[in-house]
Amino acid sequence: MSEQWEDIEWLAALRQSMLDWFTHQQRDLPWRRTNDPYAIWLSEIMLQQTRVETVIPYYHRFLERFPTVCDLAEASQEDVLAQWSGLGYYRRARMLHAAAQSVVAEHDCVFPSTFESILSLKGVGRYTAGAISSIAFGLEKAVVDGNVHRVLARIFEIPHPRGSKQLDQKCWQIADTLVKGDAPGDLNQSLMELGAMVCTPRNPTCMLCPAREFCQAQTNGTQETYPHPKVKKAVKQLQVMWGVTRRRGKILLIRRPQKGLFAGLWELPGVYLDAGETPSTEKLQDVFAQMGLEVDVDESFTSHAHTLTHRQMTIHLHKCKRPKGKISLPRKEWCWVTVEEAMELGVSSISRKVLLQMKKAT
DNA sequence: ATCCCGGTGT
DNA sequence: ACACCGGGAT
Repeated sequence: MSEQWEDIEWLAALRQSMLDWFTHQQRDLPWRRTNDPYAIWLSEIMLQQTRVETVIPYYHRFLERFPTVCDLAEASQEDVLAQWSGLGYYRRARMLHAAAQSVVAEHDCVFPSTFESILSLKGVGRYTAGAISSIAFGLEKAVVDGNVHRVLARIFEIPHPRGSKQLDQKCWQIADTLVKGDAPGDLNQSLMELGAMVCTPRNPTCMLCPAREFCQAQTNGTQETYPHPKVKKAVKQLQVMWGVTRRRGKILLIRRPQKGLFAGLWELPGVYLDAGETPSTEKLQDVFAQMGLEVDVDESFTSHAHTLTHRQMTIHLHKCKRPKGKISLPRKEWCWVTVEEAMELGVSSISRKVLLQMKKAT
């Protein structure tokens, strides 16, 4: 990635091109017809995680019902939630209401006009504070949302993957530079509008893009590859050894600890091994020994694979013969049950899968 | 049906 | 890091 964004003249030209485009091509949206910071704040909160078309009718109704921040502050939470009903993410409404009350209490009913004071409102993070302070108050504060990530990642061919801290930091750095100058609110909105209307995730219409001549990805035909996909979290390999002990046609199950993986579920006794550890019958034998049971662990085993969100499990199922001794665990933590009965208990789906195969095998 | 996405708060 | 929660894509 080049450092073009440090070239002042180049940057000024890009900036101007964005502003010109926004002036002529912006959608006519209700919150663009006001300079009331309260209304702009409301729109930004509603637009978090919610589409423009969905928000529009709610925005009108809400402002009609609560025309000023004082009206909102004085309303009951019930009233506020009723107006919000259907928009989803109801926590936003509760925080909005609380923030309105703090505007009344701490700012004398006047919507705060500095970035820091706006940022301190409940439910307002860096993005929303930047949006309100630039759009409503003309402050040179940047915004970086999902659209801006995409637009800037393409213009500058930022190599860092979606969701990475590096991509986010680079975008804020560039946006902070770009926002300095005339009409910072319009500049911010132009980036987001471009992302929404032109620089779309797929099939961007680069022909219509004001940043076309500035865009490295467009030059290289790599638009759709930016931002690069999120690095998938490494799936943790997990080796599991389970022992099947039979006594009078029943098998022994134990209950897992109340915390962590499969908390509180019933399971065959066994041992979880991290990647790198080698399964051995001794390890399984030890587990039984610690429960007070001496067993003969078969060397042979059946193998079962199971995938969870962040783990790839491989289960080695061993028969454990001739159990001797008395189980030393608390009585509530173990039970002898038939395979059928086991299916009725709380077991994980991998346990269910394994139990089902045991049932078929017998 | 199942993944992927995203501002903020925790 | 994850939960919130709903929408859209596949």
